[in-house]
Amino acid sequence: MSQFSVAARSLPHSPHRTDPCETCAVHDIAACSSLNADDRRRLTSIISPLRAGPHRLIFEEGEPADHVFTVTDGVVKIYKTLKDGRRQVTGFLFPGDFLGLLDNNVYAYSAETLTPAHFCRLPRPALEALLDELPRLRQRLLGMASHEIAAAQEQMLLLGRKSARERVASFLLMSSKAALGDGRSAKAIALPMSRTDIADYLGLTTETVSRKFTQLSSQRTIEIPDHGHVCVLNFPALWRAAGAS
Amino acid sequence: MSQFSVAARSLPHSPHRTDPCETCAVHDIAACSSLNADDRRRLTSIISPLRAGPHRLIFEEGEPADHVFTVTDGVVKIYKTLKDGRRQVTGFLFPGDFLGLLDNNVYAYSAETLTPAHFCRLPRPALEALLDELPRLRQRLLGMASHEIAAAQEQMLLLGRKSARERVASFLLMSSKAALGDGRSAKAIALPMSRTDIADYLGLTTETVSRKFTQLSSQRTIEIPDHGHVCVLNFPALWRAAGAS
DNA sequence: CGGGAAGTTGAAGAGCGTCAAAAGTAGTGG
DNA sequence: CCACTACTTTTGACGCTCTTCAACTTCCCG
Repeated sequence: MSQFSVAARSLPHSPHRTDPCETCAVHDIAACSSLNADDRRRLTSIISPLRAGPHRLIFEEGEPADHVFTVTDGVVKIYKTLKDGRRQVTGFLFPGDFLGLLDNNVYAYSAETLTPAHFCRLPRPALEALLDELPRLRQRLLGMASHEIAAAQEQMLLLGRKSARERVASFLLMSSKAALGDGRSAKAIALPMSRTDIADYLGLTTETVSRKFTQLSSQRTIEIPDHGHVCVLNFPALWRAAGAS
Repeated sequence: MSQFSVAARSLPHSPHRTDPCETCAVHDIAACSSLNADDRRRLTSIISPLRAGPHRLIFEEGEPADHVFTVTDGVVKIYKTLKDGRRQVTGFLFPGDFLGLLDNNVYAYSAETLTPAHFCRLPRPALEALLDELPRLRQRLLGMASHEIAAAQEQMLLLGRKSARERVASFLLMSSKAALGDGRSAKAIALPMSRTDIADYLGLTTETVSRKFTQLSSQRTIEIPDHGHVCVLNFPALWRAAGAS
């Protein structure tokens, strides 16, 4: 329900392996894992791996969308901007998440790596062809899209109706859930994104985010060992602060 | 791109006709319109029409989602609420729009009619079965979901980063586009929803919405003949007020 | 180390929310 | 047809949350 990214997450990601398809969103859908050797070879001939350092633009809002991507390693943010530079981060993407699902022929948002990242890249025409041949792939994508819509609506509730304190607490709970999905403790939250990114995700300013972090910390609800990590000390208090739906 | 509802819109709606399938979202996808007599009869035996007066709850967030719906006539709002009553309208749905697309077995939002409305109702198991048999139906739904995600992200940008004035102007432009889709003039906007609904959609209060309406009106950007209608007098000014992306 | 970016803290101000009341609108029944 | 009532919308005054602007501190990476 309240998933972390606005883009579709395929699965709690497992540690990266050698075969690029192993961590690919396409992997765990039977349509792909059940491919015969021929189809599999054909697929690997179509996809191309993409590696990018941290803070690299993968594609930009408005440019022709000729590829779709799956994150296989690293963390990515997707965002939209207004002419004057105001920015809204619409999601943080983790391994297994899918980018490029959109309705016409241009990207609806920009995508930028936060950490060094690996992608599985697929030309859009190839995806279309693949979808026609592999009904289970389309089924899977529809499920992911459906899940993403629910997450987007949850985010709208946050942006439209929650206070700064509630937004930050909700964000920490989402991050905590993501940590659980990665097999780590829910208490230890890794935050690979900057305070500015968090602010742009929550519709706040960095100053406000910082103040609310400090506030939660001084109330001993959380602890902040360093800028990239948060420990939850008191989950019930954090739930209350988030104003659970 | 900036579509009006967060749910998927299938087509600009045409005046309602006698055959319920004519205005159904399922109608205009070849998969359905190309059905043979047998399949068609089977479909009509599965779907059931639903009529509801104005301001009726169709389903509520959290309850078991045993049906999906298509709006065939009227206007519907979908929304999420917090425990204390704060509400976020996530979309206004018009004929052709689809409700009930979600990831697990409960509705992710509530749905309520604004006007008297007609629905085409389909049990979820039946939908699943149908999707397996009609690949083009799934293709169509994926396209609708994809479009909906783009709209949701646009709304996040509005909620997270736009001023009250920009939100109201953006809302009027969306409504204007919807009017065009209905074959009416872009200048004459019908607003079947209350100021409270608009406020809950824009993350504002009714007072603020009212003030911004008045402001735009006194600047001769719009005219407000009555509570349910708005005329655009100056589109360039409205675009500027919306702070075009 | 040292310089620059990122994050935190403080003070002041703006925009929107809240509360309250008036005006307008719609529905009902005499 | 009008009057009465209840609700929605508008308008006004005030207060609060979050933003803005600025200074200071911490972190990071050469």
